[in-house]
Amino acid sequence: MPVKKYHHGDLKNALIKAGIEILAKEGVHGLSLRKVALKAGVSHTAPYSHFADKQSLIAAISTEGLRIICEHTEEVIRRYRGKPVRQLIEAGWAYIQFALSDSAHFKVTLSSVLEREKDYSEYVELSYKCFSQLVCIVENCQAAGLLRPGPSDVEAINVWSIVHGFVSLYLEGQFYHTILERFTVRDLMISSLGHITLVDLTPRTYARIAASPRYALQPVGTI
Amino acid sequence: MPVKKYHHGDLKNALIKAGIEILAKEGVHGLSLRKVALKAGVSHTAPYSHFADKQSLIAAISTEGLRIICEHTEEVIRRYRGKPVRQLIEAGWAYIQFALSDSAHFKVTLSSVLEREKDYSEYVELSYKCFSQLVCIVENCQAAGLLRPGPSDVEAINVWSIVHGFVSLYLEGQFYHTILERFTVRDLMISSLGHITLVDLTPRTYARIAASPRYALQPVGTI
DNA sequence: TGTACATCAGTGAACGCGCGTTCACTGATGTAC
DNA sequence: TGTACATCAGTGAACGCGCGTTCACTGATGTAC
Repeated sequence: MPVKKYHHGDLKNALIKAGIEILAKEGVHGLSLRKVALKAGVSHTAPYSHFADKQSLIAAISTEGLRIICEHTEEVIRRYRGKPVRQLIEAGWAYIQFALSDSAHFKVTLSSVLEREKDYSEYVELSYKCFSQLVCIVENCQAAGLLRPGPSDVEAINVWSIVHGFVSLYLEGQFYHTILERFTVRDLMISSLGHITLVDLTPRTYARIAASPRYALQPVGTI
Repeated sequence: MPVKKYHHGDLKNALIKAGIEILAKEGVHGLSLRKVALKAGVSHTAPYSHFADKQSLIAAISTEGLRIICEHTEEVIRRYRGKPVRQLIEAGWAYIQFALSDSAHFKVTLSSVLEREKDYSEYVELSYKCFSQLVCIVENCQAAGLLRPGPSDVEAINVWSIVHGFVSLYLEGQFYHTILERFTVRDLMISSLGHITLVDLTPRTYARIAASPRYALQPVGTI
């Protein structure tokens, strides 16, 4: 156990880590500079030696979120080389898993908690890199004839919209229990992405969903 | 011009309206009970005669947001009766227009600013009604053979995910200028929904998009 | 190797701010008789 | 029609809170000589 020293040694990273932990425990609203400093074991003004203001810390936390997404995607691309639709599905799944396991961190990273994001070059670069990875997967799929042709950046937006919208609505509690009782989140995601691909590479999953009856919704107005 | 009276007459609705206006001007962060009361021209404690606490006012504002979405969708369903894919596209477009024209109100309505939403029955009922409207459109499309068969509630989730994800990413500034320079938001949305439908009812729009070259992205890592 | 000094990470007191909420109250309204 | 009274919408002072940020400072570190 290290003795507490006047100089921390790696306070900047410790503050980012503390911030992510606070997000996990208390959500976006619980994130304050003072709590972050307390959690890192320093006085509440110490962060100002490493960050100009609160937004700068948020920028660092967001950048770390993008880094996580980037690394997961890179790993997926490497592991499923030559299987472009699988890359698409697993990259989407990695995105969703990050969102579900660390939802407040995900929200900070992608829901404009960070203002003036253009001012933070590392954030901008990583966000560009993430998008390029997705474009790359999309182009692989198109080259194999498994995805609609067309400008790959537009198709990448479409893929991203589906996965992002899906997990956002899920996190916001907009999915009815009648759906979640019948299907796993992964099956639902694959069903979504099934709209995008030109061939069905997951016939069993989709057959399972297609065969299931719709849960009887009550008529509107009689609730 | 009405003389200022001790009793307001319709303060509850005036507060909701004031809240929506503050959202439009100052965003989600600017919304406070005190500002809402000030804007409505009453003392800062007057809201407590009509709302138990801040969350209750937020619930009322969110409910109003759902009502707007519901009414727009109803109008679209009525106007395009017998043209199910058109219903799908225009309902999506109405959703996006609300999100773009009143983005903070949209965020409050659909991004879990409201906690414990299940406690507010009117919110729950309207959110159920909105979803049922979408399911209804989806079933019309399926019946006409224009949408993949399968449980209509699952397909409704897929449609909603695409439109919601699309507009969320747009609002969060995640679309690159290289895309927005080439296409209108409406064309991009139609391109997204084009993945969902089994026939292309908007050949001209899609042809316009498909014919456009991808803007040359710089290779990852050389930015 | 030792000393002087610049650098700067971290401290702790203090600031002003806007906020949600409470409380005892006041003034208008409407209804029972 | 007039009077007494209950109701309750709206008031204004006050509360405590956590927050971001500033400032003059202190203590450790490393480097030039």
